Amino acid sequence: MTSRSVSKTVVKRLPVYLRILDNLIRRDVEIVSSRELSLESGFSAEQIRKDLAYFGAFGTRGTGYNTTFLRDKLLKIIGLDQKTKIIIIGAGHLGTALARYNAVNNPYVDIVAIFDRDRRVIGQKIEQIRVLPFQQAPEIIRRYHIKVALITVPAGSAQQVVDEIIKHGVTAILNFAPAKLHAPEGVHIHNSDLTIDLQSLIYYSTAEEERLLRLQQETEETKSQKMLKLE
Amino acid sequence: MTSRSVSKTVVKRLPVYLRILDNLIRRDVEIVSSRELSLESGFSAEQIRKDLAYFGAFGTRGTGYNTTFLRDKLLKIIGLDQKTKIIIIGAGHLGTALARYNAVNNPYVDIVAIFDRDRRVIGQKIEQIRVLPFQQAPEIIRRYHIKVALITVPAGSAQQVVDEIIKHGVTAILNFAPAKLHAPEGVHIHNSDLTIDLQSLIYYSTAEEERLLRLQQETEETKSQKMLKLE
DNA sequence: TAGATTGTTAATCGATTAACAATC
DNA sequence: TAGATTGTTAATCGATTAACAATC
Repeated sequence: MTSRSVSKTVVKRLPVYLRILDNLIRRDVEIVSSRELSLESGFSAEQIRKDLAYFGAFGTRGTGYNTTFLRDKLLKIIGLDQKTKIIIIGAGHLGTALARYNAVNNPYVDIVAIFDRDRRVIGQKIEQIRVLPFQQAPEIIRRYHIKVALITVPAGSAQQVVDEIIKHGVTAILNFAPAKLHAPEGVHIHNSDLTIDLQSLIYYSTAEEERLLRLQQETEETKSQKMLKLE
Repeated sequence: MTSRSVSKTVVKRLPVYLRILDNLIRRDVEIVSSRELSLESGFSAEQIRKDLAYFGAFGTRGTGYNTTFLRDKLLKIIGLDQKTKIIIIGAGHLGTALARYNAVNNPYVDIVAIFDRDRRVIGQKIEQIRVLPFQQAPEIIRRYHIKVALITVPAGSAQQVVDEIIKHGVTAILNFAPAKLHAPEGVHIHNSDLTIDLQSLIYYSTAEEERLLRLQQETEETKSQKMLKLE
């Protein structure tokens, strides 16, 4: 039953279940078992049942889950049963790509505006969405009760942007800037750092033996360097 | 000491340490303690020391870590001590944004080519990088010994693309397509799903009480629907 | 030497998996 | 009813934190 606060790892899996259900419904599948959801998602059937159990009992023993029923429940759980108004800050390549992608493919969000400081992009429209000067962000946030923002500005200005938008009511931020951002209690910042993803991927592209070899290489010379630096 | 295989959670933190060290070195800071790294990264000092200990003993007791020494070690550990050749598959908005961003800001990778199936983009150049027809991918992968690929194609064609590039030697994939991809043992697929990130963020923008209210709402009507569907 | 901070082992915490009773 | 699958508790596993000896 309902639970005290559910862990982040659980919350990150919910949208995965949602997507699978959307696909099943599109294919007119009406019932799905946790085992089938497991095959589609890669998460274990036990884990899926446990995740769902945090929010209620949505299945039928012996049968499985009704796809549309569970989908609707997940929409309510995640908060997608009504369109979420969001803003994007930073109209560079990534901000523009995110705006275009979500405007076209994401029926659950409504991008109210994109903000930038560069005069050359202000006034443009990206898929019908206005590019506005960043000074107008406070006003728009308040007028539309914006709670969610995507940040695609350079690392250097990200903290400043975050401070400003939080002041006016934003409580959830998806940060694409390669920087650790600080925010008061109750504001959620999720970092999506493509550079870090890419670098940790590169780790796996290097074979273990090669890594060890490299690490042992040069140890002597860098060690003497280190000594120099320390004193 | 060196360890058997290090967990994913550890590997994901290494690039964070690297970035902090890069910043410190730029500011001419020569020594850093695990406590200072903790403040910059948000990870605990104990965790940082433990993470590094998987690969060796890089610090000096009583003093801390030499920034350039540790940075160089991390470069070797991650595999960034020589430029990694990568390819991007999909020259849409996201693929283009990623290409531009990394070409300009990421000194550790070398984007050899971008592939697409759309004739209108083939032949173009994005920041000096060629956009080539996807059929040429196998040849390029083999010629340049490409191990790492970024995939920004639509969900429907992602699996097909993955199967093809794996055949020719790619072992690490950063997948931006909203789909679960299957790959044989030894091939690493990391999913960066912006829709899922955004949806789990939206979860946190909704207050707990509101969520419970929504979940209880309509329970009766949808319950009868469910019954109908089941029989 | 005294103070500081690493490297590492032991204790705790949380998340996943196994198991099974409930029940359709 | 028999077979199937959920919901949930108990057992296991892994990751984080605490503690401290080693040592600069």
